[in-house]
Amino acid sequence: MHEVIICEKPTSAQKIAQALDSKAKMQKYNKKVKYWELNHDGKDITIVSAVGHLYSLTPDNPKDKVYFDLHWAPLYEIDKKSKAYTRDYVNAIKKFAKGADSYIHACDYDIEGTLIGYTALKYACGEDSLNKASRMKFSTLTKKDLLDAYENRIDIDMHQVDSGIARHVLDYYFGVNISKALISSVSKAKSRYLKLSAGRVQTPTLSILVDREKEIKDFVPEPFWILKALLENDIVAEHVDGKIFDPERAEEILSKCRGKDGSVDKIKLSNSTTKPLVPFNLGGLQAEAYNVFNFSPKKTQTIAQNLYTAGYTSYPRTSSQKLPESLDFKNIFNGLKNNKEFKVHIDQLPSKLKPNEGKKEDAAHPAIHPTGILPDKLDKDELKVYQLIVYRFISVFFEAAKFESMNTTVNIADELFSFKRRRVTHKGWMEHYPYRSIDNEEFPDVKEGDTIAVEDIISEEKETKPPARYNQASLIKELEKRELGTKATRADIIAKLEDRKYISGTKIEVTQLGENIIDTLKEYCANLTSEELTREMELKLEGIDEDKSSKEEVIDEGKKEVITILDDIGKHEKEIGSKLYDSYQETNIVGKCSCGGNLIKRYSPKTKSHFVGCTNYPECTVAYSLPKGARFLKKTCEKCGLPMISFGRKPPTHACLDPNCGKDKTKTHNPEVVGKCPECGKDLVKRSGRYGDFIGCKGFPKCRFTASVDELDSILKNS
DNA sequence: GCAAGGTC
Repeated sequence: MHEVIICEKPTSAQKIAQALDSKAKMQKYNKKVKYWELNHDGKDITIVSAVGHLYSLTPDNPKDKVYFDLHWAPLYEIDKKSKAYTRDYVNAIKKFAKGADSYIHACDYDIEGTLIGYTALKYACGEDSLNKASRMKFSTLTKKDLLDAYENRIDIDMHQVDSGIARHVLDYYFGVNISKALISSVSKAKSRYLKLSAGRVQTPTLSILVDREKEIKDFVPEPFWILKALLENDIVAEHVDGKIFDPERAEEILSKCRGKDGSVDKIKLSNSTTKPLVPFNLGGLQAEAYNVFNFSPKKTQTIAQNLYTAGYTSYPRTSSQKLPESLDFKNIFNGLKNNKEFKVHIDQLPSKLKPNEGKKEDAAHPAIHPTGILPDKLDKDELKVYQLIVYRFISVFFEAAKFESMNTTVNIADELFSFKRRRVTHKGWMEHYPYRSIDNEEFPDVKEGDTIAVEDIISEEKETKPPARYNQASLIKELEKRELGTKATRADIIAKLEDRKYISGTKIEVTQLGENIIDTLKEYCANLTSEELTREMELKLEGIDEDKSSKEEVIDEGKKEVITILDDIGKHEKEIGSKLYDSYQETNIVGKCSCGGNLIKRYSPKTKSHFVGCTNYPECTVAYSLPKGARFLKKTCEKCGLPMISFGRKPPTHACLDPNCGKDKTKTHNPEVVGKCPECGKDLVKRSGRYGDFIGCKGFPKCRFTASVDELDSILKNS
């Protein structure tokens, strides 16, 4: 009897192999793909693994205008470049699953996991395999849970499968088709290709940002006053009313207190503790790396994945803030101790290892933690993230930090002012987590009843501030809260919005294009801009899960809705397209042209490079080529007023957008002819470029012959 | 060319 077990990812395959047979043998297919051969209760078992989804939806006919007829195809066929690696996994499954007597579906127990195993069985092992398949249901990868799941296998939950399929189909129907409609509106109106998109997650995310933008725009600041007493020994005390919105009241306090001395009214001493921070889940790590190192969530995620693949840290796509004892903390610390800097901290650990945990849980994985295997080679940024993970892990086992606070109230002419001091009495975990500053202020030497000299009373006028813009880390938190996207996709969603030029900046601002996308979609498919669609879909999918509605019904309803939306958009195509394109142009404005038009950054598909041109083209032919990777600086050239750019590395060059700025313009318009082009026979001319003078062909861009000035003599001789 | 989801 031969049994095949299919897992979602190689790490869980390994855990299952070890749980079933401590002598399980890991082997490799095509030098890359791991699989395991073992014996459990006298049965020969092969364990193979997927790498997440191996199959994805694709249109039956890619030439269709609208995509409603879809089928499942291997990912490596759909995305030939970035998913090429999945081919070996599919082939391995095909090879080892052939002719097995029974199959076990052992992917993660959630909708996507169920679908991953289902498509792997159906399309890689053959439809018949589903008749011989059972399902392992486990929520942790501990030996006990896995053995339990193996012994008590259940049937594959077809409602779960259908609900997963419906999710994929609906996301495709809405996302791809509406994106296509937006793109086509621009192409109809302006004959230009503009990559635009909309989707169940990205559009509500953009909408959140637009709402915040509106709140900021509509915000009416209100003035208020803070009154401060400048006391002896550089102590500053603030009036206990805090923000004072009534200017007369502020004036009253000021005139009442000026020139008077104060007396210490009350001193309140109190103690407080600060518990250790909680273990990292992916969102937590992304937020901390953003705040401490300014790393984008996407960058942190990539680094965490690399550290995991290399074996230095645990599985990164977890939402858990818990560290179960089964992780064998002692063993991890023993490994980490081989690093001198870590050892200093580990040696001070309490004998009883009990971590401070957070509330969030994850069915399949614990919080992110080091494995105890020390890395030998990491680049600068990887090392930063690795150390952050290690120190956070160590610090959660220490005791709380203790603080002593002194809150002093000073009476000046019957008005109360107060000041606070806080000092650390026991550093606890904070001594082992070097990414937080520790309050340690000196307590001034005063006691109740003391007279205290007042040097001045000042009134500071301030105003209330609008809500802050989101940054990438706080936006991810917001998406978590609203349950939009998943822990694995949130960073990508934000990167996508940036790529589409819907948003920009570290303090995220929505561009005019982003605003117009939301305006347009609100008009034609309001469902997509709110979280409604997600909620609605969830309910319907749950319906499938609970056998209340069929997959077909839910998909058909979605199809009808999309058809109506596309119809509406089609009726106003040109209007929508021009509005979107014009606002896109705006996002690329880099400065003013001398003709009065705007200078915009554009892309030339012919030369595959960016350049700057004027919006009045073809009447105005002003154009400047851009060096690779050029960024626009926030200043303009002192000589000509054009924007300044920065390009190159170490150190970057800062220069005027016009490479000929300050040079004799007649030269560039009437370049000196120095000979004939050896490639096309046209005139060779002397040109000046960003990096100095060079020889170019007048036949440019058809002929791309160039040479340095020094090479000129030998070129002319040879031809 | 377009989504969102899983994973290396």
